[in-house]
Amino acid sequence: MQFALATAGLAPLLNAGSAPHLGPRQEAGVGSRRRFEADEEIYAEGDRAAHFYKVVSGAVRTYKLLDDGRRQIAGFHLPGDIFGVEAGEEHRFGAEAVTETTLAVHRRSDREALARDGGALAREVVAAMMGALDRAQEHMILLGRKSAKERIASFLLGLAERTRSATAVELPMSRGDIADHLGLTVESVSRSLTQLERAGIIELPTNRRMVVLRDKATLRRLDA
Amino acid sequence: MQFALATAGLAPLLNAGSAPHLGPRQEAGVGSRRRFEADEEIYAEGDRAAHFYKVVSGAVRTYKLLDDGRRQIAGFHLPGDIFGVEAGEEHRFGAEAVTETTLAVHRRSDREALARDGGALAREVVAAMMGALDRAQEHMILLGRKSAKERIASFLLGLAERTRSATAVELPMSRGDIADHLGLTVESVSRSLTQLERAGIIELPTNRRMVVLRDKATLRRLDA
DNA sequence: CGACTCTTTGAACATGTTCAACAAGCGTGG
DNA sequence: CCACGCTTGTTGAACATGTTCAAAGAGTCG
Repeated sequence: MQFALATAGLAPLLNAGSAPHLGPRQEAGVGSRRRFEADEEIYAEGDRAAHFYKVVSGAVRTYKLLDDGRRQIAGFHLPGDIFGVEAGEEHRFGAEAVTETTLAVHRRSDREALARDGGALAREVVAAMMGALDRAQEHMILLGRKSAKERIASFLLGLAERTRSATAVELPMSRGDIADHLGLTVESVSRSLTQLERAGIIELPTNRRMVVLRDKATLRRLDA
Repeated sequence: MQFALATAGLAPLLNAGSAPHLGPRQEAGVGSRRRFEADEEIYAEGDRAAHFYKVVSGAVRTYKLLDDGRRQIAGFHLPGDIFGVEAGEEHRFGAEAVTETTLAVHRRSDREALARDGGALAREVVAAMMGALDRAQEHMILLGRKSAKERIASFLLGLAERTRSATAVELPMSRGDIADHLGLTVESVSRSLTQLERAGIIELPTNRRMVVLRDKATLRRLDA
């Protein structure tokens, strides 16, 4: 729904410009599959942006590093998400597989794939970029103005929503990844989670890559 | 240049989808002018996104508020910048004039204006969105990982670059606006500026809405 | 089982915030 | 033109949140 709206609203802006200038027929497919193991690099910051990707299974992080090693993870990409679409010629962020991951790889210039099914993929790509902008701006509020506990609450609720999981949320990423996404340290992430558990709001099974949201209402209240 | 690249790179993705479906001829113009006084609201968060805007003169801030009044300013828009383009049906952020400001207002659905000059405006709009994404993601690093002094250094350098001003940068916005953009408090902004001045890196004329960048090299080094 | 990594916990510390007061512009009006 | 009052900006001191440093516990995989 949101997807449809986004595309519909944007279409007049995007299409008034230049007419599609289709090149010769090229080999396409629905995008070749490629598998990456955990922590494997998909592309580096500054690489030529020859492809974009859709997550089939697994999880991906896009990030940027400062010279002294500080890292900011711009976002996590879960199955169904598209990432790696760039405005310019090169990737502005690096991308790595968080866990073992399968991607559908699309050549950026593959017009045939983009036009298939009335441009379903193209619309999906545009929607992905719009969504990325929305999420980036929403994340700015989190990073600029929210407390550690609020950040964690936001993060857990967002993840639950994205994975459509009622209460049990799987965390593909480490505490360190979460910290670098939320602008915190590992210790702060761990402490905040522990506090939420002590308050009975969440549950942390022995498998630490899982969280059970016991009390979403309170969690939502915690998220400013 | 960057503009051309951005548009060129994106075109294949954007145009493969649906053909432009031009409606009846409509009154267009290059966008009607509208004047706003300082702190006047241009649109509120949640308003229907019927128009988008280009700054002719002055400055605009786009922002979002949390329930308890905390504010995050997503960005400042200076002459030449386009803002207010949305993926969905409504504005996700509010917009206010920072100083007395003149805007060119474009009806979102005005295909004629968008197509004029071979779609120059349409390309500009797309580039604007791409640029917004870039800046939003870059800002995430600042908010997530940089210290107060680094944030101020980044901010001053960025402003100098955007206004193409060699050394003297005008600050249309208050310390409070800067704080809410950089995820700090007014006091921290003021202190950081004072420190930079004491270190001889910048100069703060008695007119506090001005900054002279005395030592850009050091400033760049301070910005991580 | 043992070595490794990841996570948690504790204690000292630091950066930036909060609270408070003062200073400095600026605009208004006498 | 100056006085007044308001807004904006600066400075100081106490404080708090989250960080840093250190170590121990837990899970995993060879």
